[in-house]
Amino acid sequence: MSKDNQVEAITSMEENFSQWYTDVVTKTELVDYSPVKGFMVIRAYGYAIWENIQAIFDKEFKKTGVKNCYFPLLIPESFLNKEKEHVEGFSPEVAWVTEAGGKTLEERLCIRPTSETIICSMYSKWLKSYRDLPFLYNQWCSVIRWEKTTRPFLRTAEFLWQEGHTVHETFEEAEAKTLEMLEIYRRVCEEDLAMPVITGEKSEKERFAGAHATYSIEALMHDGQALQSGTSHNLGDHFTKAFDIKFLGRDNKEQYGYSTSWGVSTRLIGGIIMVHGDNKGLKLPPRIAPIQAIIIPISQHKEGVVDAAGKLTETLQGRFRAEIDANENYSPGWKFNQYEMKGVPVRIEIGPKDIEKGQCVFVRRDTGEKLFVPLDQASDKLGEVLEDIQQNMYKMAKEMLAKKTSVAHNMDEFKKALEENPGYIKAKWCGCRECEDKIKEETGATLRNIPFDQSGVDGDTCVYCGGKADKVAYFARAY
RNA sequence: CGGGGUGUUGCGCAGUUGGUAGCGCGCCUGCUUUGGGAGCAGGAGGCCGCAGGUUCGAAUCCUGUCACUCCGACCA
Repeated sequence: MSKDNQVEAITSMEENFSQWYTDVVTKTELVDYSPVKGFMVIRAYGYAIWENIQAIFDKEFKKTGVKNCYFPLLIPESFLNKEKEHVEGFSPEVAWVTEAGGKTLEERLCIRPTSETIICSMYSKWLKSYRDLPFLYNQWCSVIRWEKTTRPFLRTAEFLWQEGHTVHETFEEAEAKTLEMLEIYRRVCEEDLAMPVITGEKSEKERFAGAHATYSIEALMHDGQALQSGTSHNLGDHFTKAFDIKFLGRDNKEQYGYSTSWGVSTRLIGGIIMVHGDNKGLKLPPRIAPIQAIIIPISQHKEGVVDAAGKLTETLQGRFRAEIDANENYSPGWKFNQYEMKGVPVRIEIGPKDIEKGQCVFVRRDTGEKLFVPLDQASDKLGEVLEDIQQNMYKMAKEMLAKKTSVAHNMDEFKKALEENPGYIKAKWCGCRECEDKIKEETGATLRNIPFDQSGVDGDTCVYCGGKADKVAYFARAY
């Protein structure tokens, strides 16, 4: 006991949530720090989670007719300057290439912080007729934003993401596409990542640089802070005008298209960690867990144990991401703790006593519950248990979100709620920038979004100024 | 960007008034173990973050610098 080993070295959430997070991401080998400040290495276990998330989104995008492309990493400075708000929004955090091949470049090149500009320039070349529309393209890539303060997954100088970019004949079609993609984000987050989110529109202050409207999904972490987990922008004709994306319409007149862009990133992994994790470490939703079931032979030196465990593993591998750990240098107890820390949803133990009875033992990561399962039913039972864990994790997260959401009618209630029960504050807002700024200044909470679901707050006066208010908004401190 | 903390072997740490580096875990070899973090024996592994300076001599003192981390600020 009380040996200085890995799991005990995880700081508890209650003691220091930030330290807990840092401990979890490094000790479970999701990431490591790189030699370059602000950049992280995504290790095999962390990348496997990303690949699973990626596969789900990619399939959903393709179902809606979106195709994948790849655009260059470097963008000429002049492109960035074409949309005024866009360049103002991004320029403070852009990295530049000024020299190559031993020579100073004629025009410096920016390392993409997002690709609207270069993609729009190509769209302008490709678009001739309304018959060419819609353009529905996506790319999986990394972008660079020179952030001052970085944290693994949540905010790093380089991160992996997908960025979808579409062009449509009408504003209405662009708006519909923006909302359609947001709905995919919501569904995948809730159903596959078991992470409940608030869907809604961003305020003007928080809107994407150059967008007509920005919509977001906002998740809530264990410490009561919100995490913007995905955004979808209706760019209107702002970029199509700036980049001269026009076509000959049905009426034989030249007109500008309407564009959208939308993205989710590796930040989602940070969300999964902070929504589901506990003091033992990670707790991964079965649908994206790199290992869904870990099979651990007990007393494996005894005859037949490893064979039986191997056979069980093979059976399960037909349907699940199952692995066996027959490393004889570690005790079963060590392995139990190790895989709990790594968030594997189900552990399956099989030892001499089980083999005698023709059974194995399931242990759930979410509840700790033990189940004795006949070997010939293991595969079906595992399917059931994984699905149940998936649902239970969503339920727990949903309950947490509800518990950490308060309603406020005035600033006294607002501040009291934020102090006593950190999380979302739902309140009426008059829509003015000044009230939004003041709330942030006084409480540190920002307007996360104006939810599509406007129910739940009575009265019609602004929580800050007391003036007439017809909008419900979610406020929270955020990552 | 401001304030605090920390850099010594893969990890966690000790190192007194300056005298040339040590412990635990892990790792390697062997044997015994195995249903909640195994035991014994032997062994390998260090540009003491980096750069200057003081000194006969620096992990230790001084200056600078870099990185990580925590708390704020900032962040489409």
